[in-house]
Amino acid sequence: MAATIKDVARACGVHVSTVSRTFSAPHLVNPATRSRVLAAADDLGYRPNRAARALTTGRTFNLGLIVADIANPFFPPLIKAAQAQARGRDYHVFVADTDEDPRVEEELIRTFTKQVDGVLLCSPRLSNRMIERLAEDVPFVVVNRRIKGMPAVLMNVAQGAKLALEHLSGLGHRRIALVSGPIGSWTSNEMQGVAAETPGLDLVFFGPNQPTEAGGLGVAADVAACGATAVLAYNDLVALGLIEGLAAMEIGVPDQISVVGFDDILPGRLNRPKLTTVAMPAVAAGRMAVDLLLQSGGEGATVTLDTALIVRESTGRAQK
Amino acid sequence: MAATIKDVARACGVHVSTVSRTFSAPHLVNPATRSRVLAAADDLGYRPNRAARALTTGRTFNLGLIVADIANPFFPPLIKAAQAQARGRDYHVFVADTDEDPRVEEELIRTFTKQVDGVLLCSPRLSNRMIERLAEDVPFVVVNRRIKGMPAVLMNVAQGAKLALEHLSGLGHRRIALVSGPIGSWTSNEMQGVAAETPGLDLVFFGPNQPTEAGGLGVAADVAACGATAVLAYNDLVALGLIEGLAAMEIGVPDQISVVGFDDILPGRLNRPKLTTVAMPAVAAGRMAVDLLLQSGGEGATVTLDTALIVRESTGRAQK
DNA sequence: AAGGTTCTTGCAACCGGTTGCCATCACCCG
DNA sequence: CGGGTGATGGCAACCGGTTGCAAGAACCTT
Repeated sequence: MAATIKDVARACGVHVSTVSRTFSAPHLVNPATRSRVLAAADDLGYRPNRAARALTTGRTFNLGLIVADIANPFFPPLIKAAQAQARGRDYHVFVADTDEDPRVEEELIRTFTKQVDGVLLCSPRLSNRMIERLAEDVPFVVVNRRIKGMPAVLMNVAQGAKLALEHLSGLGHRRIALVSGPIGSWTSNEMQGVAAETPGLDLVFFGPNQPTEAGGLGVAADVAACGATAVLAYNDLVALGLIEGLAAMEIGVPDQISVVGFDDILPGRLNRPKLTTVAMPAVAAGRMAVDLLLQSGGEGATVTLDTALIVRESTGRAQK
Repeated sequence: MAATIKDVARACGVHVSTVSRTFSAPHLVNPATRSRVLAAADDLGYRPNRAARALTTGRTFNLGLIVADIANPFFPPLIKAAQAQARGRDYHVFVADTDEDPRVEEELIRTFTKQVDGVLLCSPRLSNRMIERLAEDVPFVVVNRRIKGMPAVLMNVAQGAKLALEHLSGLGHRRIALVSGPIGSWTSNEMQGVAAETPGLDLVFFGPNQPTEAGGLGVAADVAACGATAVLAYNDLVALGLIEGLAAMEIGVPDQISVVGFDDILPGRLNRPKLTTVAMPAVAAGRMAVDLLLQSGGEGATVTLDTALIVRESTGRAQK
C-alpha cells in the first residue's frame, strides 16, 4: 500500500497537520521539523493523494481535453500545444475521444466534472443548449464553436473559406462543390455561410458527411457526377479521401478537378498531389484555450485566430 | 455550486446514507423512498462526486493511457480500441502524451496514481527499473515492452522483422540499412536482434533516431550514401520521411531503394508509393491491454500478438 | 519581571461520499 | 400473544488530506 500522510506523521512523531503544511505551506513549519518530515516522507515514498487533496481544496491541477476524433491529425498539434502550455502552469492534461458521438461527449464531460479544474471542448458535437447546461458543473473553454457568454477560441473559418473560394474563382472555377462535415459542426456552417454569400459562384452542397477519408471517398462519385470543376472539402481528411476516390475513377487532381482542404495536416503535405489547404492555427488555439481556461475569471472572452491559404498542388486552372 | 449528497438528503428528509444507497445499493432501500430520492436528485441535478467516492471505495472507474507521441498515427487506433473496450466495462480512459520524454512520463504516472485504477503504458521510454518501482503505486499493463512479472501486451516485432527481411532478400537485396528508433525503445532492440541473427545479409545500422518523419528525413542522405539497396525503418513515419528525403535527392523508391516500414498507419496507405510495411495489431493490443488491466489479478500475464507483412509499392527487385 | 509578539504545532471540523452496525418496525408463525 | 425474521434507514467512523483556531513556547519590550 502507498504511504499516507498518517504514516509519515507517525514515522516522525508529529501531527498530520504538520506534515500537510510541510507540503502545502512550508513557511509555516520550523525548518528543523520540516526536514525531518521531508526525510520521513522521502523514506516512505510518500506522495500526497491528489484526489483527496482536491476534495478539500477544490482544485485538482488537471485539465480535461475532449476531441471528437483523436485519429484526426488535426488534433494532435493542438493537444500537444495545450499540454505544453498547461505543464508550464503546473497543470496536467487528460485527453478523451468522443468518437463523434454526442452522448459519449456528454458522458465524458460528466466524468471529468470534479476530476479536473476545467475542460477544453474541441469541435463539440453537442448542442449549444446542452453545453450551456453542462457549463454549470465545470468551467469550459470551447474551441471552434461560438456560444454566447462562454469563453471560446475560434479559428477564422469564414476568412479561410473566402480565400479558398477567391483562389478557385481566380483559377476560372465557377461550379464548385461544397463537401461539408458532420451535423453539429460549427465549422461546416461557417463554410456554407460564406460560400452562399459569395457572388458569381455556382455551388453544389454535399452533406452531412463523416469528417474522415471515408466521408470523402463516399461522396467522390457524386462530386464527379455533379459537374463541378473544383471542391471545397470540410477538412483535409475528407479532401484526401475524395482525391483517392476520384483517382479510382481515373479522374485526375488537379487536372480535371481541383480540391481544397482545411486544417493543413501532415498527411496532406506528404500526399501526391500535395494538398492545397486552409491552414488552421491549431497550436496557437491549444495554447490560447489553456490560457483562457486558467486565467479565467473566464468571462466569455472570445479569441479569433486567423487562418491562411496554402496553395500547393491539388488546385489548378479550370478545364474548359 | 453543484448539489451534494447532503442537499439531496435534506431535500427529501432522509439521511445521507440512504441517498448514498439509492445509488450504490438500490436494493437496500424501499422503492417508495428510492423514487423520492431519485426525484429530488434529478430535480437538483445531483451527480455523485467521483473523486470523493474514489476516496472511500478505492476505485475511480478511470484508466490512464500514456503514449510517447499522440501525433504518431500508430496510437489512435490503439487508443480508440482501448476506450471502446473500457467503455464496455463502465470505465473511462484518460490519455496523456509524454513527448518522448522519460521525465514527463514519470510525472504523468505519478499524477495518474490514485486518480485512475490502472495505467496502460504504451511504448514506454522509462527504464525497466523505474517502471517496476512505479508499479508499486498503481497497476500497470505495459505495451511493447517486456518486464519480468509485469502484465504486458507485446507485438511480435521479431517475427515481423523476419518476414520483412525475407521479403527483401527474396527480392535480391543483400545490403540493407536498419534505421532504428529512439533510445529506450524495446521495438528497436527486437528489430536489431533479429536482423543481426539473419544470415547472408550485409547490415548497416543507423540510430538512434527520432521516431518521426523528421527522423527519416535526417538519415536519408546517410542511407543513400551507404550503398544499401533496401531499408528497414523503425516505423512508417520514419519510412515516409526517408522516402521524402530520398525523393528530394532524386532517388526513386522502389526503383533505386526499397523501403519497408512498421505499423501500417493510414498515411502510409495514402502515400505514393504506397508503403510496404509490417502491420502491427494495434486494435487488438488496445483491447487486450484493457482486459489484462481489468481482469487483473494482473499476475504478469504476457500476451504476444502476431504481426503481418503487407507488401505494397515501396519495395521491388534489387538493382544490379 | 510583567506583558506583548511572533513562531510553531496540535486539535478538530470539514470536503463528499461509503459502509458496518444497530435500532425500529411490520409481519408471520405457532 | 410472544418471539422470530427480514426489510428499512439512521448513526458514526472512515477514506486522505486541508485549514481556522487556539494553546504553549520562545523572544522582545520597557
